[in-house]
Amino acid sequence: MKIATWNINGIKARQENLAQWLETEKPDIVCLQEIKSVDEGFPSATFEALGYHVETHGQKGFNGVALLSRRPPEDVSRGLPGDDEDAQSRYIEGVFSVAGGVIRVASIYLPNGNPVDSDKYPYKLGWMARLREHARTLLALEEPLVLAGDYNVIPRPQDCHDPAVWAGDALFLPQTREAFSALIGLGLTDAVMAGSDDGGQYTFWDYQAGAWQKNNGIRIDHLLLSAEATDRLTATAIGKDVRSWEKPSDHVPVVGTFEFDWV
DNA sequence: ATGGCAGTCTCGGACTGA
Repeated sequence: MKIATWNINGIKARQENLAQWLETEKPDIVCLQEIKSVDEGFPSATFEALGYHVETHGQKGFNGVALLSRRPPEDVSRGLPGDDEDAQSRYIEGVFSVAGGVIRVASIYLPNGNPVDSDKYPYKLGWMARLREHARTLLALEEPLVLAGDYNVIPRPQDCHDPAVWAGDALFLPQTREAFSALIGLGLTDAVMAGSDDGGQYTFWDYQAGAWQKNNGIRIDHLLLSAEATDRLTATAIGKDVRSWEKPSDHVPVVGTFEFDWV
């Protein structure tokens, strides 16, 4: 079973792109971020025609997350717990029946946090604290768990082309990286790191300044796994080739392959 | 050396992102 995450940067602008990728990659569950659409505006029919069930948690204009899956989830929850005042659509979680039990998968669009001297950075750190609390609750279930998404966190210096450029950025500040470490420290495994801890395994290249051509990228899209999921992980891949397609997203997919089967 | 993008909502340009 393949479980993927992809910040699609606008589902309406990326419909053809995503459909083509689904047909070639054939993932079983896809976590999308930045759909930039309300639920009613999501072009579900396109993906249903390809055999996917669609669950969305949208918002007008920006943010928004979704789950595409070969089989419908048994249960879906929308929004990250811990703050009823938070109106931004950045979290959707589904529980899927698989042979021998269930697998729980969340699509996460963690706040960017820039500029650092605005209220956006405290919002990011608060959101990360809430995510850690929720992850703690989910890990206590002792289930296969995949927390997949655009974390807007560069975990290590070797996860960007030029650390000096990112030194003061919300994606790389010590507090940001410490919060990410604390999340991992609950007992999660970074799927890409489980395969190889090499630097330069980028998942995002800016549209500006020829970043793709210069390989000026960053690794910010992550699959974080519970032990029960890590035990079944057989491979992790970054779908770098889609960045060179026509009208690409600035992010590329990260795909984990697991020894799970649909019921 | 410098500046360089793109999507949404909506039809001009503000807002957002990383």
